[in-house]
Amino acid sequence: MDTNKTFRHSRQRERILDYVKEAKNHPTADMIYEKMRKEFPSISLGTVYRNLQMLSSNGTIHKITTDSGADRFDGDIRTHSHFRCDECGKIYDMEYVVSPDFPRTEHHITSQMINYRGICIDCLNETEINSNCY
Amino acid sequence: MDTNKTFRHSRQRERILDYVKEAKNHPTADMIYEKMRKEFPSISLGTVYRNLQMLSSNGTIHKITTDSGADRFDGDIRTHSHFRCDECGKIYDMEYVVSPDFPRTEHHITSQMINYRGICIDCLNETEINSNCY
DNA sequence: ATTATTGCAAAAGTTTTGCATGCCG
DNA sequence: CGGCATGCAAAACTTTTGCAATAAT
Repeated sequence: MDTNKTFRHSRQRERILDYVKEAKNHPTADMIYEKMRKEFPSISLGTVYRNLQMLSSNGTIHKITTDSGADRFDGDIRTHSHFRCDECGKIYDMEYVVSPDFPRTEHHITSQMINYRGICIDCLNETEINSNCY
Repeated sequence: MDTNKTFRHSRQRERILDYVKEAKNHPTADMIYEKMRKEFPSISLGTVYRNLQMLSSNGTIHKITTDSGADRFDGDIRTHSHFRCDECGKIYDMEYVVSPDFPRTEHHITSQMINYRGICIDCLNETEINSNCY
């Protein structure tokens, strides 16, 4: 097969990658777009999506698919888990705790992902405050 | 609070639930819609979405959010894992293998989900056939 | 009778894509 | 130059929603 394609450098992609790597909040494509507009006022959303697509499909960053709304991106590609709050939707990084056992299967497993859900500490505190109001 | 709402029976919802329960292929909303049209020629996609939303938010079925494309629905709510093929996108049920350890966290974890990814047996076989063609 | 549910259609939100232009190697 | 990447805009796709009509209790 000869589908090789040489990748060129682009300032936009470089900065998108920088930002995803340094961001702590697992930003959506749109959040990244808004951030990039400050540096490249004429950057297009399409460019952001194309670069995020490229970066995540070659494993440089991770795409996090959530239950609701837009996908999020994570520059931390070390193995870790995510916790998603069912109340506010925020995503937190979690320590990776897993047994080394893989299920018996005929498929070829290349990666494993553990996701937790529940109520985050902030929402827990808010609920407490509200129930004290009675 | 008095946000109680009595649920009424509807033939559409009943059949949607039946189908999701019996389907083996984790269908998308659109697949379910197409199936239902055979029974209810004038059913609307909105009705399908509304019922899937209701059924999954009260835990009768599960919504599976995948990396690409539309959400899928699973009528099997017993604890199990999913394997998603990176080649063809198919989703397979997997045995649930997990250590009982939860990560130490300040958040309140209510559920845990393990997802595997890789290449499924069918795609593995196809690749083999193709490489034999040389 | 009351009101949850439906069908229809429009809208909202996210992501992809065609095309001419610009830029990297 | 050759062709990858961009900006722009339109389109594709998934999901939600407003509203009047219908149907369940």
